[in-house]
Amino acid sequence: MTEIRTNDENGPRPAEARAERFQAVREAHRNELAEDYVELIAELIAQFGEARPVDLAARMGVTAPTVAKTLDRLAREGLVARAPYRSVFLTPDGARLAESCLRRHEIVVRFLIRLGLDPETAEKDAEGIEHHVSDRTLELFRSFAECS
Amino acid sequence: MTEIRTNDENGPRPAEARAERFQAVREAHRNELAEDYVELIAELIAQFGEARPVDLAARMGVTAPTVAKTLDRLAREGLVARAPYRSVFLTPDGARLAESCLRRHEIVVRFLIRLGLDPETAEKDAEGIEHHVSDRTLELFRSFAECS
DNA sequence: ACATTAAGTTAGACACAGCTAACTTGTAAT
DNA sequence: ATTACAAGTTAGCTGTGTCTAACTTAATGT
Ligand SMILES: [Mn+2]
Ligand SMILES: [Mn+2]
Ligand SMILES: [Mn+2]
Ligand SMILES: [Mn+2]
Repeated sequence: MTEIRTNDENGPRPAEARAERFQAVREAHRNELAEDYVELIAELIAQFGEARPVDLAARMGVTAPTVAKTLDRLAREGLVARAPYRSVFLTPDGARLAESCLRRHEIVVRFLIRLGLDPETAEKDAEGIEHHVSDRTLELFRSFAECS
Repeated sequence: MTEIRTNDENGPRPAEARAERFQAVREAHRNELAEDYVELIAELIAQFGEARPVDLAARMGVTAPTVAKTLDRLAREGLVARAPYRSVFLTPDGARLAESCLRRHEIVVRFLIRLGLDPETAEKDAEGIEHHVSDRTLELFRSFAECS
């Protein structure tokens, strides 16, 4: 007999809904590194006038070759412009992305702090959370952070 | 002259602090798949009495070989036990991890809903956010979700 | 019993993101 | 002008996570 476990009594709907959620997370992770890099590059340029690979490496916590390879990919994707042995620049697309990431990052951090978290933990958690916050959620975060 | 931009006027401290944050995010991502799998396996066992690779694949939104390879890794890490052509089981370690992930997942979802998000978006965002929530933050989430 | 079919496995490809080691380039000081 | 050193690059390794194609096994129904 081995009782019939179709595991589908409720139709494939809930299974599909879940799959979509995980796919969305994987999609977010595919964009994550690009977002963090352009955000950091924008900050370095604002602060020092230039973004050097060595400074990116120190702040990302990775080695120089890792930064080089990542920057090559970002250049391929049209987010940064670079020339051998020079600092990195953002393309218009890259600058736009950086702007929106910076804004989102700030909102998430402020939200967490407003919720009662210490600033350092807020920064740490925000660095991961920011990439998984939908527009709707971000708006709720913004709202909660401001009005309170 | 090419003015001296050491990019280190504030010492390497802030750079290091940032690096630690990104390293923490990478660490979270290393554990993420394992967490999602054991959580899902526990749910399938609770609901159907067994967790079959095909059901994992449907719900994770990936193909069967992907599930197989991932389960091999989880077995290597001592989180699941498996035999060829059979359903998957959780080891005691795996069951413990699943329990804590399930709890955390629930808290994050309820928090987002309490904040005003619709349930489906809450589920979607929670699937990513859950892996980046520190104990401290989780406690704040729990608190906010309950008392309100 | 046997055939059909669903589930599972294996092999092999690809891209990404990290690393070390070894090399090249640019520049700042002498 | 030379040199020394910091920064950048290149090559090549590893492990993960995804896929398709082709195969094997187990279960179902007749
Ligand atoms: Mn981030
Ligand atoms: Mn950020
Ligand atoms: Mn998840
Ligand atoms: Mn993440």
